[in-house]
Amino acid sequence: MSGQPQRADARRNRERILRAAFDAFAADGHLVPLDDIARRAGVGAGTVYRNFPTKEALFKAVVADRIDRIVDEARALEDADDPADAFYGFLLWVVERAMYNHAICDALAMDVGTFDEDHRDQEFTLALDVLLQRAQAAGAVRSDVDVREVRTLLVGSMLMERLRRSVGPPGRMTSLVCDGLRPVTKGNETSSRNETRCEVCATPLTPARTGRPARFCSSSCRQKAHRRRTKPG
Amino acid sequence: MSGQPQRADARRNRERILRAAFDAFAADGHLVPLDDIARRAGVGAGTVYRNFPTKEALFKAVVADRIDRIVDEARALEDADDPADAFYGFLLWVVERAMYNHAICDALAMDVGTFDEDHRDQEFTLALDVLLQRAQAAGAVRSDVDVREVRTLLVGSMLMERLRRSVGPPGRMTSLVCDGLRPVTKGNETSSRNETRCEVCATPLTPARTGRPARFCSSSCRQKAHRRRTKPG
DNA sequence: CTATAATCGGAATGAACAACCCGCTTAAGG
DNA sequence: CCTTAAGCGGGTTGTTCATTCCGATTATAG
Repeated sequence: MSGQPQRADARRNRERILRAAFDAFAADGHLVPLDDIARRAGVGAGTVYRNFPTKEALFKAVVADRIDRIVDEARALEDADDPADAFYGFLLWVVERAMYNHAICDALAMDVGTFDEDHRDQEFTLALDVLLQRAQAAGAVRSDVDVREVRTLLVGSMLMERLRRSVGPPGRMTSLVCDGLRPVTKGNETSSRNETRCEVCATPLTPARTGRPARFCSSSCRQKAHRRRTKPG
Repeated sequence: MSGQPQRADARRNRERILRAAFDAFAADGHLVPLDDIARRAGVGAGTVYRNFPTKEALFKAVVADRIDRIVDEARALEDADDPADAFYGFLLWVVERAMYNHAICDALAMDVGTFDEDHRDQEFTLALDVLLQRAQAAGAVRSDVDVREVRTLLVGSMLMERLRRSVGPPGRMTSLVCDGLRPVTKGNETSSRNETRCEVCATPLTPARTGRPARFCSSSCRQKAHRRRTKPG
């Protein structure tokens, strides 16, 4: 299909499209009309479609490179001296990139919540997990969070920074979110923190707003506990 | 115009439209097509437009009531015994509501980042501010956050919970965000927390990822500090 | 220079929506 | 009943997009 266009002008156009798409997606996220990209590239919409089967394919092609660089950065930080700096610094760095390139935010947000079958996406999560686990082992990150939660917080931070673009200093929301990831220190163990867990499956629990504190994450866990209590052995 | 429709059937239709709109917006947010709402209400699109000049007006009409209830709740908590519980409980409660009613999330998100000229919106921010300041005075919330930041965190929490609907326990992201709002305890004062401020205007600073820590929030503040140092008096 | 197949551009298509319009229906006062 | 204006519905218009199509253009091999 498009194993590589043969004609010189076609190859040139492909490059121009990629450049224009990068700029446009970075500026306005994945919602920019494809016609705008074509115009910025100085080609017709048809030419874009000869190179990329759908707009989404173009988006992925443009963003893949950036995600790769981010994964590279994470990997490079895997054996940094200070795991805490590596982890928190990485989060901040990614958010900062995303502020100049909304495509990153959109791409990372896209597959949160779905079990990602996308290969590149798994790599990101994997690399982030290494940083997270090292930071947790070093006592710099509370032990009750997992990668998927951190990833969601990362995406959330990017969205919040975007909401506040124009008001307030950039990176502020991310700092606050990061501070929620830091471990408790002595004197603050459980009283104010939200670190209670389900008694059966150890899922972190949300403190109940009123009444007695919850002990299980779901009714099925509550029943399981009840069965254990009544059926001996 | 629509001071109140006169005919009985018209009044009935108006109610059905409001009910349908409420359900639809709650389920899918402000993006549901207006035609869907009309169909669910069992009326034509024209009938919707006789009652509400635009889709946005309908959305606001539907959501206003809910926002009012939320503001009421905040006001009711203003003199609760425990300011910490009141504040954190309120945040959690709002997020929980928003999980069953996406319109709330959309409405609250709408005016973050713009200086809201919307009256109802100001009331929400104001009520939240009271809870925040009481919690801060009680030492339950770090003192370097302002309402607008909290409000953004609130919206961000709602968005993150929505991203994770289906995976993981609801309320989890909000808990983590809340923990980022808790004050530092002894032994943890400044080392790991992101609480450095600009030396000139006291804007909270993002820690620099590499190199020396930042001391100013912008180059204009850096220059101001320099002028102070060089120009005596 | 010519032939010709690869490429191009942008008009055309089709879908999704908000908003408008107007001929038909019906509530309700007499 | 009958009248009549308020109210109705859904077809129509206008817009914004993604995607497709095809006649016109152009690179390039010979």
